[in-house]
Amino acid sequence: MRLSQLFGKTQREIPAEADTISHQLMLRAGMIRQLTAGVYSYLPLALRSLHKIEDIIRDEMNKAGGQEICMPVLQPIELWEKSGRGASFGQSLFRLFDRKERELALGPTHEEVITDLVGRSVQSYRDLPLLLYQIQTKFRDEPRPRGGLVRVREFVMKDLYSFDTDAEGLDINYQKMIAAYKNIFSRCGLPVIIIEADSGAIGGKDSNEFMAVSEMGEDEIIYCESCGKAANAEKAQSLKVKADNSSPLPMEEVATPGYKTIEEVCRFLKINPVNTLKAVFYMADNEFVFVCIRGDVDVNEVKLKNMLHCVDLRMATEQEVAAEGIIAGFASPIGLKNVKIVADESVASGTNFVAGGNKNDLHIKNVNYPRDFKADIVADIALAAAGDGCTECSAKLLATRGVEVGHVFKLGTFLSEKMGAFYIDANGESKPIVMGCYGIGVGRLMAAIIDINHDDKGIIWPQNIAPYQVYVCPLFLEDTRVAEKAESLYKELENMGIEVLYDDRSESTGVKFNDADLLGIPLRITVSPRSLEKGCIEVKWRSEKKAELVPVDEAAKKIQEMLTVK
RNA sequence: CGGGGUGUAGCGCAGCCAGGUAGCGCACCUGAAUGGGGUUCAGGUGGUCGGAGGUUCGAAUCCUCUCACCCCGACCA
Repeated sequence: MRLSQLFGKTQREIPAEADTISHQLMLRAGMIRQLTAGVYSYLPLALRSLHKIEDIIRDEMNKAGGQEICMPVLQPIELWEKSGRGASFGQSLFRLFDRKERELALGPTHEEVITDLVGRSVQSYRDLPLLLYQIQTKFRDEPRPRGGLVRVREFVMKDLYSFDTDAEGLDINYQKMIAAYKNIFSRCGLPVIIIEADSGAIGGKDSNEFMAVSEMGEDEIIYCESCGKAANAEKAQSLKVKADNSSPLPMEEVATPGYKTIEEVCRFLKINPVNTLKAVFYMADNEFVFVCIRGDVDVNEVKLKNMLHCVDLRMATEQEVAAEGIIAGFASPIGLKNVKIVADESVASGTNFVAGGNKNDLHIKNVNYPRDFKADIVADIALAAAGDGCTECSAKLLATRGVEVGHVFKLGTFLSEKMGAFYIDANGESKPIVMGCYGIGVGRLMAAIIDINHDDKGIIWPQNIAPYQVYVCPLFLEDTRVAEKAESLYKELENMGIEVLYDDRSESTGVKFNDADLLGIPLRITVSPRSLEKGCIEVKWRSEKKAELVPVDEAAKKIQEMLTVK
């Protein structure tokens, strides 16, 4: 490809809208262009890389026994009502009406469609196991798209769905997919860590995420260096510091004039947050919930939501709190009636806590659970934090951020039951198909790859997914020797089946080199009068500083060798 | 949805406070010189000033409404 003909120009200045590296580089390299919030056009360079990523994914999916299919983006809303997940996707589901006023959704994912499809096709255990996948555009009306391709509303995703007769079969396929994913990310030049995850709106039991560790990541990862355990902060468990455990004393009122927050109360009473209980108020599907948790620990809303089995969870407003007769700032679970109380396990982790007095300017000392109040539910709803102890080995946990590039779920049978996907087993009994689903965000993956593989000059493509392998860069094109040699080398390499980007522009040396660095093509070939004098051309890896002189006659062969070996 | 910010040429920005013929840099076009890391000079093309309404002799500028985009939060496979 001649650079002068390539659609998509490089830009020197960073568009103001981009503040993550991958977004900036993709815009500057002329790879993508935003149409509206979270919706992008992919220009040739980006599309070439995307296709390469897709081909790697395809290859690994096929090797694992997957069969590729294509499913509708337009999906009748009834399908979502049937699975019950329309509600959990909520506002994120793009909805539209056809001319007959029938409601449709733009598919945010394809579990419903495929379960319906497979349910109609599969009849016998002999038809299972079955692995089907698709690489397609999906739509989600995200509240806030961000980070360029990291979170968008229209995006290409690979989803594989596994169908088994039983949990053992699912386990096998689950492990098979994890192995395939490791291959995929490694072939893409992206180091990932596998962490435990919450399964969210998708539902299901076991769930793991593949995270690219990166500052631009939206997810917080809590991990243990000593034993290797790692989990999404939404899911992570941890050992909290020990609270006071002296023998329980009688409750005692204490005046705390105007001291409402945990810090204020602690400073005033000269105690530690670990020895306090705090109250947080939520509305769970319009039911008021009083959450009680130790003062030094924060509520993990994902855990809380899962525990309450609710669709919508939000903090209660001041009015809603007041309507329950609760005095914010001095709230107490003691003596509360007709309110659902959820306590974190941490409330039972010590004795003689300071809690609210449910009257203005009053707190109560020596509060003990369950002596002084009862909770409807006691569970782990605590947010794990860096510095907490690992539940496996007690070492101090660390935190980092990551981009979720892949996510695998054991769905089990809840979808197949709802959607009516059953098979007949060897005994002639009808049973629900056991499902798993395995996703990779392709565009986001490309962004993560760029984020990991760049320097201050630009992208450094891993060879496998680079849009082109070789950048032929003639200097001083007016020199006919240069022009002829560059041109012939370009054609020769192309004839050898090598993907070449040929910078045929009459730009200055600096411009060309800087664009070459920005675009990040792995191998740069410089053709110049200086090296031609010596009968050579220069070959340089994007990832390395030094160039190598190669005799002109051997150039093409040598380049081919370099590309093969690397 | 709450908070903050920004909309002026393909990109980055100034002009707005104090109303008076729309500017600068990059990019693009023409020409010349130069040229191994965004070189220089000269000339040139390109703008519904996000949109609508209002005030005014006159609005990028003041007022009202509105839309879009970005950031933080909420939310989110």
